[in-house]
Amino acid sequence: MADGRGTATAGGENLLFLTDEQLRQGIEAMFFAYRGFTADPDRILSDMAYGRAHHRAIHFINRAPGTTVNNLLNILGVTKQSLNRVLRTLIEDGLVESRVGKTDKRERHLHLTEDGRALEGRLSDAQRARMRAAFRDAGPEAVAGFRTVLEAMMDTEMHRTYQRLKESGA
Amino acid sequence: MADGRGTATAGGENLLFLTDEQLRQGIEAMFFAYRGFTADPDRILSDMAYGRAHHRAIHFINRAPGTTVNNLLNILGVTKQSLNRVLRTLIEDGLVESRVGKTDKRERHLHLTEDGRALEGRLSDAQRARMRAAFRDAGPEAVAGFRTVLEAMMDTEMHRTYQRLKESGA
DNA sequence: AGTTTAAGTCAGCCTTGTTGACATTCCAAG
DNA sequence: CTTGGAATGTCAACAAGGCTGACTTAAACT
Repeated sequence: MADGRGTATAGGENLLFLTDEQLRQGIEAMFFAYRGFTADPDRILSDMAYGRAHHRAIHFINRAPGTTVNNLLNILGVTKQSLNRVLRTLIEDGLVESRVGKTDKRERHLHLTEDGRALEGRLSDAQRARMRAAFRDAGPEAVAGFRTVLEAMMDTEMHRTYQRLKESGA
Repeated sequence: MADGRGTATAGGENLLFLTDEQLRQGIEAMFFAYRGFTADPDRILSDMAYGRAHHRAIHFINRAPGTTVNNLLNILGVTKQSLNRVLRTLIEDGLVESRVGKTDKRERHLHLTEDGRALEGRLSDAQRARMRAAFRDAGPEAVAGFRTVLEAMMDTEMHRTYQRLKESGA
């Protein structure tokens, strides 16, 4: 452990950017940036009886309308009991509609209602505004690098899920 | 809301990377990457009676040994009751030491003990290993872009805190 | 002397995660 | 046709880690 400063020039490559200190700074940047990333939606949600879990559910239902509960479970990576609690309140409050599957009636297909889309819009607008500002300030090359590093940070399973999502929304 | 696809070429610049779809993909990448980012430490901590909150406290005490409770409070952005619960268990378990301030005896200065540094090492090693792999895969230019975007995503207050941290660890 | 600040503590609440047990419904294979 | 398994939902209980509010102690500042 604590592999010192000497990670550089392993194999002739310039790996000076992989010093302990650089990595720790990356870790901290990730921590603070994620806080900024969630701050605006969190503020909106704190007024209602909702939290970040509701936001995530709403986001992915909006992205893939008609998705099944099981699919959502895999994307979000939580237990069905945890998701169900969130989903139930959203359905009760009329933001999400759960339709019994046509071919497979065990499945429930999830859709946002008019009200659900309205809330999704508010949350999404806030989050995209911050993302847009950050992207604009940083410039296209930085954004490309940002995406590359983030994708490298996911494990293969997660990465596949992300790629599928990207293609479906393209 | 839903400003369509036409965000491009505003003012002659190439702003094609600011379409709704690109922004949504950035949001999703951030969501998945943060999961990857915390996965390894979470796994280590789940074996003990600790969680992510303990990790954060340990991380920042290690980064700024002798820091005060108040300072830590500002960095972490939680209430003192919340931090205190975490800090108390860490002190009880002998991972963190709380020393009364010399000039101002109201203050408590926080340090990691031998055991505390050992746990910090385990957590940090795991997290840095993933960060290192991601950085290596992505390359130096991508890493620079990654950092630029993350910093732009913080608000000014957070950004100042982060810059102070970076300087102290340089 | 009085006020403010740093830290800690108690009590209670909420969200969101977890396990485990169990019911229902329905498809599909034997 | 029956039975096994998959998808979904539900109940109960619990823990982590946020939060607010009220309050104490000690030290420092004015």
